[in-house]
Amino acid sequence: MILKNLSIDCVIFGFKDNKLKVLLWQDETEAIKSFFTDRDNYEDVKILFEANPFRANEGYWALIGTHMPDEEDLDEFAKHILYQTTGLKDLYLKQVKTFGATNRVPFMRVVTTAYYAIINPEYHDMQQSEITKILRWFDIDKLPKLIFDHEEIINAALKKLREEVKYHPVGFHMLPEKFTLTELQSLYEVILGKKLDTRNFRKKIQKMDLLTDTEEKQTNVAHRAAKLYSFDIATYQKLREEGLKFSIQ
Amino acid sequence: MILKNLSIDCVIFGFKDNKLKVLLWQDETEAIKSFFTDRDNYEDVKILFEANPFRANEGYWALIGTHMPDEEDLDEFAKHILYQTTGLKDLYLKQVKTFGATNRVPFMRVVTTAYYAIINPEYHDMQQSEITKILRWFDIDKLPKLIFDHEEIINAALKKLREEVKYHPVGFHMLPEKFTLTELQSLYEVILGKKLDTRNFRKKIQKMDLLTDTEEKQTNVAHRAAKLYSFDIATYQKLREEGLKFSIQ
DNA sequence: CCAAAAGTGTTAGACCTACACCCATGA
DNA sequence: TCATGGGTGTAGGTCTAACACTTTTGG
Repeated sequence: MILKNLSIDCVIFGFKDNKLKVLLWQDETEAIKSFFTDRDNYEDVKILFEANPFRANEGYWALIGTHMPDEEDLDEFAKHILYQTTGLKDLYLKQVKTFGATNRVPFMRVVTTAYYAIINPEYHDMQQSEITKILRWFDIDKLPKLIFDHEEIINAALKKLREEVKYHPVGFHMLPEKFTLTELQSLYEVILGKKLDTRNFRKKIQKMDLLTDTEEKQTNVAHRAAKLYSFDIATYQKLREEGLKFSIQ
Repeated sequence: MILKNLSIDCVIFGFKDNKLKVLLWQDETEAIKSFFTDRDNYEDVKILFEANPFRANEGYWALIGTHMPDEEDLDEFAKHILYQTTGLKDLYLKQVKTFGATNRVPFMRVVTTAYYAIINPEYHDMQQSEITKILRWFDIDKLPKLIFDHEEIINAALKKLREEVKYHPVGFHMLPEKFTLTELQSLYEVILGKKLDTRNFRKKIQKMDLLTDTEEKQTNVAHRAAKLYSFDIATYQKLREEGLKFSIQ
């Protein structure tokens, strides 16, 4: 059974080429098949999907999401969708809010719960399924035309991410296992949308006791090689829960 | 039409007798009648309500809420519910999050979007309707038995309120028009659940430029009469949006 | 004049901002 | 040896936390 009036949409953020990106798709009936199990009535979902007048229009992109099955937990189903599209488990995933304007979907009543996720685009296995053919990363400031209120949802998620990043560490999920302080700083700059002072940034980060020096350095760079760091997972988890004592902004 | 699988629940906070309170009810079929209009099928709601096995049990209380009508905006309907129960418009209202565990309502699938509101219990007209007979304020730390996951919802709302109060002013909605600094401090202490230093608190508040000295004082108090202040609405709105430059904690 | 709450200032330490130069590397 | 980005320290100002006594009022 499918809950006709309730859907999930995921805003997937990634950091690539020094830019903040969002993963979008042009939905295709076959693609969502993998989200559902036998006990869900896939025919129902298909009918709902095909009723969407924007599907036919090449120019429109959408957040990754679909209608809720009756027998799935809301949070779990969001995780499941992310696993099916990116191949990643254990990712950073938070509810943004629920959008329930009466006319947000023109041809029927659908209330959608939005989630945002943070992933490292390098890690996710874009080759793993059918779905990947219709996925594309977009710069956060160069979004294509989006269906329904998906632009509003992305903006709400971005706002939430910006709030979050000031008081809680998030880089872990967007960066490779070993990274330089400059990469970490770029990530913050890109999320917050402004330049940070290098010396002050480094002082703040180091005071957190969050980074482990891997004793390695960059290789093959045409300048002084930067040290590579990794996150101390225990401290990372602790700070995620407790929040930073100060803010990065 | 009623959306069977989607409901709204409101956590209404108030500040009374120097304590943080939550407004709860023991739902009664007649009471929710006022939430709906003719175009909603009230019989459907009634059936859904009467299917709740906790209704019969005197000991259980609930958050104020009901199923969503098809043709109402989610946020607007939350406002409407609050107006019908408290007689207040223009109150402080925010979405907490959406709860969607499969088994949260044992006998059917209902996903609920929770809101929290902040009101001044003195102002709301508890006499105004049938509903008020079944409403009661409970101390936040002496909650009765609650149906479903309503205790979890209250805890999530409280957590959100505590986060909010650190960086944004909220007192406006909980206090009378004119209030003393001590009352404001008690409000913060009660929300945050800890004592604050009087001198430091006053310094912080005064630096915000948020309060107007009404040039009045308490009367008939058996001790030095405190000055009465009111909020500067323009500054209040500005700080609500921008947030405080520092935190109260 | 007593009880009760209102109201007020200072200091030491932590953190924040702003700012400019030398270092290591590969080409 | 040059171009490129990596890496570092200090000083002045601001915020924070801790702390105790005097003032005003009504009874």
